[in-house]
Amino acid sequence: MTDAPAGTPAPPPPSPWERERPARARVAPARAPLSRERVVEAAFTVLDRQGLDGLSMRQVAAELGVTVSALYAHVSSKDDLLELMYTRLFDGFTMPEPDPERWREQVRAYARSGRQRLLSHRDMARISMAHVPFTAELLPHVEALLAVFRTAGLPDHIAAEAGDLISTYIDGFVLEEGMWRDRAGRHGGDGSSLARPDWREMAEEMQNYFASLPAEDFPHLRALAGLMVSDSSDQRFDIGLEIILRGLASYLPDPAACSSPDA
Amino acid sequence: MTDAPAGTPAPPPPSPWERERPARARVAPARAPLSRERVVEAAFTVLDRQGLDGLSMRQVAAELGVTVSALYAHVSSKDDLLELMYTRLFDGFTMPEPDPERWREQVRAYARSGRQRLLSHRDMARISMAHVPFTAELLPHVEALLAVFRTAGLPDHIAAEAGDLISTYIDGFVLEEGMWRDRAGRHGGDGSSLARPDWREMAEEMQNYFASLPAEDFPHLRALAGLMVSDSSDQRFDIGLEIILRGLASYLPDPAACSSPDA
DNA sequence: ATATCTTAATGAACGCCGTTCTCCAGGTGA
DNA sequence: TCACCTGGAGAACGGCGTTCATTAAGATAT
Repeated sequence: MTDAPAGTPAPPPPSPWERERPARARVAPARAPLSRERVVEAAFTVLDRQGLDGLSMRQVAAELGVTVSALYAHVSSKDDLLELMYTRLFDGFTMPEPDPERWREQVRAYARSGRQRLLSHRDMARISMAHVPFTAELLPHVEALLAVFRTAGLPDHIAAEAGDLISTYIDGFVLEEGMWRDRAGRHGGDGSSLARPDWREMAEEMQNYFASLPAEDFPHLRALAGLMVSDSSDQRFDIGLEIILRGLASYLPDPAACSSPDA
Repeated sequence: MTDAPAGTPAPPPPSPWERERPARARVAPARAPLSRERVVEAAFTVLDRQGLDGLSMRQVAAELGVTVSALYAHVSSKDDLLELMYTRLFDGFTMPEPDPERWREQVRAYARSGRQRLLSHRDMARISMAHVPFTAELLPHVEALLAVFRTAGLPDHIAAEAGDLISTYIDGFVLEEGMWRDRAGRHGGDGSSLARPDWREMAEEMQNYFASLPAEDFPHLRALAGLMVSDSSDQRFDIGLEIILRGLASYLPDPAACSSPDA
């Protein structure tokens, strides 16, 4: 991970009498050209280790074995860095040629892969939620998604909203996933435990809590608690996605598409 | 002592996964100028004036003419304060008795009033997005929404997702609204100008930008740019909402409900 | 009336944060 | 050789959330 001073144990602090000789000469050989890419990369490392709230310019600099001011030569601000990270999300993201016959599958694939990308880095949904994909680099992706909707035959005012709708759904779903995960993580362990927090125990506790609610006041919550807890996130994601897809399909001339399971 | 806002139904005991709020914050008996309520109120004042990024404990204290540390007698942390503000969103929020015949109108009304509440304070959607309504005080509201879906006849696994889906939609839509508003505000004025930023000019500029895109690369974006910009936010909100409602309706036994306009 | 207890509020402090500024070592080209 | 450039260091500024010892002021008990 920390490949800057590879393997070398932490050097002792320089004694005051040798302050004439700055330790910098030893530490900084010409072998480390800093770059925007390296900064972004280090930012992802810090993000995954400490979460968005622990992602500071100082931590990124430390990850690179560099002072914080050095970062500002390659990144104009922290917001700029976050935007670079957001843009990085879409790298290699390609949409197939729009096929009116398979638009549902195409949108499903887009949404699922979008969710996977958000899940690939901690707190990534929070970063994504704070940005709008209408930058120059990201417009082609928006275009590709709109192409699928319009080619499928959706009316323009529906297609215009559909992109926002499913993007919001993806971000919002993963955001919520992350909040539950964090809560479960804080709940049982000291944080330094194994990667997977006691998710199972958490689910059980939720089940118990819902079951403990007064039956006359919360009949529906009690009835659905099992589904909300026990279903896998992937299942729940697909269900919500399917609701949206059916809603979109209802605007197509072909009425049969409306309620076909199609999954 | 715990003078919860009157009228709300008795909240269930606190769930195990919500952050424990140490009861350290006690209500002063008689002659206390400062109170939890006043702190939250001042926080809203600061929020509306300076936005979420400018909402600091120090600013809230200054608003009250008090030192920062005084706040911590009534609020256990900034997160606690934000959660109180989030909960405040739902004050007086009531759902009518579920009517299977009118479930669409009921959900529409819920969503629209939810959006209005989010719009009533600057950056409120950002706060809402960061919270889950599964605290003791808020569970009744979740129950009421689920009741509408279940009473309407939706299958359980659909109803269980539907609540999350429309809540996420509301939050996400208003969040995006706010981001555009902020962008427009930063764009034209020095910030000290009139309340309404040059929204019109911004829309025009976006129109021009989209129109300037190469036609062969962005045909769909160019075709839909007018709709995305010129339509009022209220219209766009209703369109997305309708997509979701239709998707939900497709799971009802009655197939006629699927594509009925119903608006 | 005096001493004690309680409690709201203070003010200083700690350790972070993003950002900016000055300065210097080392390499480059003339 | 010397001036120039550049990438990074280091210190500093103001602001942040939070904690803690202390004070002032009322209430209570003696």
